[in-house]
Amino acid sequence: MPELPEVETIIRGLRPALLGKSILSADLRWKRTLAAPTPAKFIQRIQGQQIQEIVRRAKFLQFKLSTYQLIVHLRMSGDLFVAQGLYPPAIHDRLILNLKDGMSLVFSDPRKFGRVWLVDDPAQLFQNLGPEPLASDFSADWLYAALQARHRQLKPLLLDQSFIAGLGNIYTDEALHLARLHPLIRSDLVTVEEAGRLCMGIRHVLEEGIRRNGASIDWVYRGGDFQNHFRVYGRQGEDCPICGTKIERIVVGQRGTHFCPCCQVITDA
DNA sequence: AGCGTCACCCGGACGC
DNA sequence: TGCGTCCGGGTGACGC
Repeated sequence: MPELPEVETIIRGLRPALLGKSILSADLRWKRTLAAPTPAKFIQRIQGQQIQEIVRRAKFLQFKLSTYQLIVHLRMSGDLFVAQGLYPPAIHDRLILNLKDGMSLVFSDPRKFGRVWLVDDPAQLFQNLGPEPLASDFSADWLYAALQARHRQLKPLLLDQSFIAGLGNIYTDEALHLARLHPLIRSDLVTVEEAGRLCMGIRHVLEEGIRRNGASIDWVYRGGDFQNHFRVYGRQGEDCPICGTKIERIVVGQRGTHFCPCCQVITDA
């Protein structure tokens, strides 16, 4: 499941192959993948658009074209790759953009959760996103104040994209373990010192994920190896790398949550 | 406001 | 082997 580091890694790979390339035609193979506009308008508008820049906002990929912007969210199982030469569509391909010079940009998505938009301006799509955890305005001071202003369980709050934009299930569990914070602690009970640890933990796991080219789990993204360095995610029953206590798995807000019951103690509730 | 639940999906794991 | 069932997970909608 592509989270922030995986999206960053995918963009890094796409950029050198795609910048400056023109889009000749689009093959929309699963209609619901396209969130906006209508298929007819999409096909017509994307023709002739040149890819000028590719950036990331939260977990969205943002392709800046001549006139429009192509926005892609990979959700659970989406993948985006470039194929050279004649490309035979595969079973899970949802959208294929045929480029100049015989290249194709393929959006593949077995579970059909991923979405694509072609818009004039993505501001509306991005309007509810919180700060980027790797940006300079994401500081311990900001985080402490933001946690104080809410009265929610820590983990669901961190997963809320309007609170911080880009954290997913894996990196949240990893960051909480690094910060030695229980996933169910109430956000307004987190101390200044703990908020500082959490800020560092979030940055650290994201940067480590990016450095390792993301994680390849659930067969989706290929190439990274961060999955071999998880401290708690998916390791229930195994020893905590810090204290040796068995990692536990609970369900929080419908999501598998992994933590060390010794390092991450809940003092208040 | 915050929480719980469901819907969207389907490959893979698991049980029989 | 093969079939049926359940799970997981990001996000948005909805109800309490």
